[in-house]
Amino acid sequence: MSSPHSPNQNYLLAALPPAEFERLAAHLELVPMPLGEILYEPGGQLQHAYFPTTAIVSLHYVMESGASAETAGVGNEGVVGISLFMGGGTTPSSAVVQTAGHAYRLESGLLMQEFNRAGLMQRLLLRYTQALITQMTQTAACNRHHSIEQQLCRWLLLTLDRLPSSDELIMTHELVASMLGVRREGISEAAGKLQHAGFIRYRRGHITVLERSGLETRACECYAVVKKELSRLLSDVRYRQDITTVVR
Amino acid sequence: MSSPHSPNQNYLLAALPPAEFERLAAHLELVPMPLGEILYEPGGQLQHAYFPTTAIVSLHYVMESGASAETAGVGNEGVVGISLFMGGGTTPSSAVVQTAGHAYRLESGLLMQEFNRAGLMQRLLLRYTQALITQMTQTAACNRHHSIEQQLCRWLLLTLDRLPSSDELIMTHELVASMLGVRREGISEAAGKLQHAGFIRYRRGHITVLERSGLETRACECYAVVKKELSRLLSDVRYRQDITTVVR
DNA sequence: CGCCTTATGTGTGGTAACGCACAGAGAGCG
DNA sequence: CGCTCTCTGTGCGTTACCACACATAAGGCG
Repeated sequence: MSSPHSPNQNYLLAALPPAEFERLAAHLELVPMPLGEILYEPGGQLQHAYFPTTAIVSLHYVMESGASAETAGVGNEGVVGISLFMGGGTTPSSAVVQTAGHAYRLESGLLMQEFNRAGLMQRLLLRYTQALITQMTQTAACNRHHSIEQQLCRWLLLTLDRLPSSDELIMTHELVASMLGVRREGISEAAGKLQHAGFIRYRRGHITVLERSGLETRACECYAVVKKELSRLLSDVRYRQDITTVVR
Repeated sequence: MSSPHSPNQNYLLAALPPAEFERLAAHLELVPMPLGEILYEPGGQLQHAYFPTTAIVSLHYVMESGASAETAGVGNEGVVGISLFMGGGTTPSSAVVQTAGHAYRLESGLLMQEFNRAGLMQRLLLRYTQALITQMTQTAACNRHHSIEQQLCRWLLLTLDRLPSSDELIMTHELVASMLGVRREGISEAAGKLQHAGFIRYRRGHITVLERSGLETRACECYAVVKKELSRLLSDVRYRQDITTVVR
């Protein structure tokens, strides 16, 4: 995607009716999101909400021991900072940029103002939050019962779906491991199997998906559940401009 | 507690200002919640929201394989049926009564009507939902990294906190196991250790907590995080009548 | 080009939790 | 009171994943 940046690359922003969008447009600020940037840490007060366009953000929790686990990811289908409108303004978890790219950010006060107008924006944000809850629920169950390989497939697919139109992830095994909360070696081994099967190919810091359908057969049900729920919740949404589909 | 039932036994209902409470009071219906009753199943449309008083409800997900895992519990601090106001009206997970007791139920239409007035009820429900999200997040991380014994301690404490003033849970190992998504034997073993240490005592279907502090030292951080976040989110709530404390 | 950092491959041993199988013990019920 | 169902204790072997320890290789950078 070498196309110019536009807020419409984010599905939530793209779904706002003209009047609501106009109120916000002037305040949306395009910001680069470098890999590893921390959008918020436990206890820190949020200043902005982020609507990713090409970036992907990982919501995760870091334990006292230092171990961590992703609880959900946010891409161009959503927004980072739901605690602003849900209340509390902060959470015990963190948000870190997992794939570099861009996002539009909006000052927290303006977001809350718009939310409190109880218009479509509120409705959209709540629906999206419901989808996020499904993702977290599914992650909890998945962590309990599914193998590393299954989880890796799920995670690759979810990440792939959030990339504009590429099939290559800029990502080390180490990084994937910290997302799934497992050892790096575990990822290397699982990825090795997937590569052997011809579903992916990788080299130092790059993972290319060759055969989506292969990953889908090896992924656990969790991937499908999350995707289906997101598309169900946003099925009646209309977009101001043509955006191919909300969910692939 | 042989005291008569009252909606005030539920913290959300108790926190409504008189005007809002009056609008709903006539429509609140006290219902018994027998152990094992299913409040909703994946895909089923919700007809009511439930505000537990003495009952405890488990939100959990059942996998295709039949394995299951609890993602959060709801007691008198909350409400079952957030998807009504979040949107969608249903979820991929289920809600089952984990401890028998009572709840006040409210027809879904009335709940949504009250939510849409954007008064304190909306604010309360959203804050509670944020606390629920924290619980789910924590469960996801906990499932990944903590031992059965740690999780059992966490779970016992969370359940204990939701019981009016008892220290005995009516609960088989089997049931606890299905909540945590582990084998029954795993619970028997962990419970055996806790009994040996003198922290709990149990017999066929009953678990009595003897030494809370012991459980607290063996529990993972997850218990404290969830409790702290709930109390933080509801710290500025005022109750119509004297209710000792929101969070012990 | 060569160096050095960082990513990946591999091995060894340890352990928590699993699946299965069955014995024994409570507790409700006729 | 005795029966029977269900709950709990215990003992296998198995497995997935962990922790640690290196070897090797890739790729950026001077």
